[in-house]
Amino acid sequence: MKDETKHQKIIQAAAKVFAEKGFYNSRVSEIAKEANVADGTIYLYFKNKDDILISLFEEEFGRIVENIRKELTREINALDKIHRFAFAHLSIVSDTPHLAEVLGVEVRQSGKFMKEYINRPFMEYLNLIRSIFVEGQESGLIRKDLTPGVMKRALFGALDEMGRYWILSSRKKHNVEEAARQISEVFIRGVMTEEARNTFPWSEKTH
Amino acid sequence: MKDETKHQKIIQAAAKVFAEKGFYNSRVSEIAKEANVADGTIYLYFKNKDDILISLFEEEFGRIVENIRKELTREINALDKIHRFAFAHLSIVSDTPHLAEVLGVEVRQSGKFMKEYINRPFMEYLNLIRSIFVEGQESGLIRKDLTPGVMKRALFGALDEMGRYWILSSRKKHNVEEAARQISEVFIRGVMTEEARNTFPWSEKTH
Amino acid sequence: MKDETKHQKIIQAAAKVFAEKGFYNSRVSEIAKEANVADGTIYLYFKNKDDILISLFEEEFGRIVENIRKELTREINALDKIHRFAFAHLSIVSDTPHLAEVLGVEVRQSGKFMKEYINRPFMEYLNLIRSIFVEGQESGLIRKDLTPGVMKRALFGALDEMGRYWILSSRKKHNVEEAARQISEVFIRGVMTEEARNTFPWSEKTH
Amino acid sequence: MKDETKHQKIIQAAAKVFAEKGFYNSRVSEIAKEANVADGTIYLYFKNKDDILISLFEEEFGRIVENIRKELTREINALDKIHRFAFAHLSIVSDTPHLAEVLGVEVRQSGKFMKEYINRPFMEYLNLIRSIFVEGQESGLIRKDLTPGVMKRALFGALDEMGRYWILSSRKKHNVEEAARQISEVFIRGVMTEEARNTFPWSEKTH
DNA sequence: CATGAATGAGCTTTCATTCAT
DNA sequence: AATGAATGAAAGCTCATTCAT
Repeated sequence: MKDETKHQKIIQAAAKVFAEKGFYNSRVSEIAKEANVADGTIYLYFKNKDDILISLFEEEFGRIVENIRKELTREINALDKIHRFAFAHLSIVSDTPHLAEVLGVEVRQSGKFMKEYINRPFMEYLNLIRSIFVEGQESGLIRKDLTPGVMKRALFGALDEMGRYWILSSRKKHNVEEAARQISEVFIRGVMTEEARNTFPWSEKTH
Repeated sequence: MKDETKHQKIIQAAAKVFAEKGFYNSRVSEIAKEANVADGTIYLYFKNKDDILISLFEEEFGRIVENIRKELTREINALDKIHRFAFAHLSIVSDTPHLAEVLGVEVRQSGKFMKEYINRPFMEYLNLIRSIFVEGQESGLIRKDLTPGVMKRALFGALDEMGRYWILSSRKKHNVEEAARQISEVFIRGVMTEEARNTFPWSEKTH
Repeated sequence: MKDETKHQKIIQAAAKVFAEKGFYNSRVSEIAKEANVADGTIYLYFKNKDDILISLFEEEFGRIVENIRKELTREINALDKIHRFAFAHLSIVSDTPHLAEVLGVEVRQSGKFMKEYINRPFMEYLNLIRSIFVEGQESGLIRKDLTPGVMKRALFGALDEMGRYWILSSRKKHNVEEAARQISEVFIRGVMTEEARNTFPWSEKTH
Repeated sequence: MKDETKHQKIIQAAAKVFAEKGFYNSRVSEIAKEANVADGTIYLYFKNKDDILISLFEEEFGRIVENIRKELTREINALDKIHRFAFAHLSIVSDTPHLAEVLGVEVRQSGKFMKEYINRPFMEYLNLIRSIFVEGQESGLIRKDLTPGVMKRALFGALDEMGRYWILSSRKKHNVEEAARQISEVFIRGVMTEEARNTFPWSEKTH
């Protein structure tokens, strides 16, 4: 259990295979072949098939959360952060479609048992969005009658569904960027306070 | 096809079992037991396990599309229709959580082959939303720089994610309604034209 | 799970295969083939491979214990019962060598977990012998300085080892009978009290 | 074959592991760990897993046979040798229970192929007993109507079964010695000629 | 039409053995 | 000689599907 590379190779292979066929239609032997290792080798690095998926989540989601957190610091106000988030999310989707598909799909489909493991990193991701809304409400840019817990799911759901569609269709960079713009703009306009609307001409900025 | 009841009984049983365990963790024998029929009987009404899911989609989604289409006629303008749709969607979720869970989850997880069958009714559902946006743009209530194809997925995604959360958590009627209100309001405000904003005081109506 | 015959057919097949190859070298598929059923059918009647062995023990040993208990009632004194037991034990071996081999071998080799299940019927069998010695001591035919718990194992061990040898070699009925005679005679002479020796001319009877 | 120590270390480790879990439930990697060598090292000293067991038998059994043969020369008549043998056998069991368990159990359970290798040293051991009976018959101490080939198995079986029981239970030195006394006494009284009985008061000696 | 016992293909996982270092 | 990561054959078991009743 030395080779860090092999661990990664298997995770990557699994992401690809899972994305293509779904977890339950993927064979461990396919992952092994994709990773150019023997079937048995998989079990030197992972407890079982479930563990591959769980590890995939923990490691990849963790990495993504970190990256996006960093991205968000580049904006100073909550409304701009919404736009930044939407753009970053869909960028990840378009840059690593395999991964995105697996993360997005299996979060929902996985059995109750696995859910508990998978949800942890996923919740962290959602709470990244939540914190944007909380921050916006505190700074008076976002209306206080909106529940951050609802908003985080609404924004995530919108982006996620969009990303899934993009994966299955055109896959042109331009389209993702345009989608990010439209979705974030709708949300920004939708959640901003009257005060914010009068002060800043965001509509122009996001055009 | 004499016994229409049995066909329905199996579909209902399948919806329940699929919702609880997911398609791949559900056993045909469990569906049979839930439906109070013998294992073999299932195969008198369905070609195979996949076919149960496909039928479930076609029939249940068809019914839902019809109901929602009717619901929408109760509103005369596109912005109100968005609100109506959000409310109707989440009502279905809260009224038939089994079904909703299956429809929402399996649309995504199912293998490429099945997708093609499943997508048809699902696309119809999405296009119901699409037509609202198109209608809104034509009537000048919704901005024309928004792509209906993006919006339909954004709204659907937002509602769907919310619904999933609701199923897994509180399940209080009040919460769904409040979520429907918030999400539709954000979308309405987000997509409306400046002109519409000045003409109608929707913000008050949707409170 | 109706067919009682099939359960028996599998047990019989398993006894044969286990006897030939030992438990760990036996394949479930071989048992299935020997029993003329499909591999999967085995699992309609038994929980798993271990369960086949456990059932084999419980059912067959139970039957044997019952038969021998009956046999023993045909003799009125403990010394004759020793002879009767030896003869009965080796008769079972020569009549159902497969079974005897499995019972004898696997009692010893089985893992700690399984032992607990297997030991129960085996202990009953041993205690059948024990009760003979206890009875003999009470009636003054067997010396009281001998521990029944030691004697039961000594007699069983002697017969068991003999039986194993017989299975692996000649398999002539005559040989088993002669072995039963010799072993029981040695034990009878070895355990009897001086008093018993003077009263009854057993040496002639057992010739 | 330079490192005689390592060969022995592995044999000892194997004896321990085999005794604990049985041959088929023992992993080569466990033996390696117990012996403080790498898995691969095992294969520098042994052809395969079977070979470890076979070597264990040949070497350990050979040593035991030699020791017992020496022990037996300390007695001048066959009946005393029976007692001496019983005592020596059970001493080995109580001194090296791991080894004894493996030798006793695996002799019986091993597949036909292995049996042929394993039987050789085992037969030698049995013939040690046989020679006692032959000698006794020649010197007129043991009855001639008893077949040495039957007696050797009877005595071995009795001792072996006793030893196995002792391993699994109390493990008090006192108990083994008492068992050796009882078993050998029963056999001595059981096999001795009338003539021997009148000449020598063995019963007192063995008390 | 209905049944459910029987089927057997196909999966995950284990572990003795190898071989590059 | 020694290592231990990698191998891949092989086995137990599951479960969608069939078919005799």
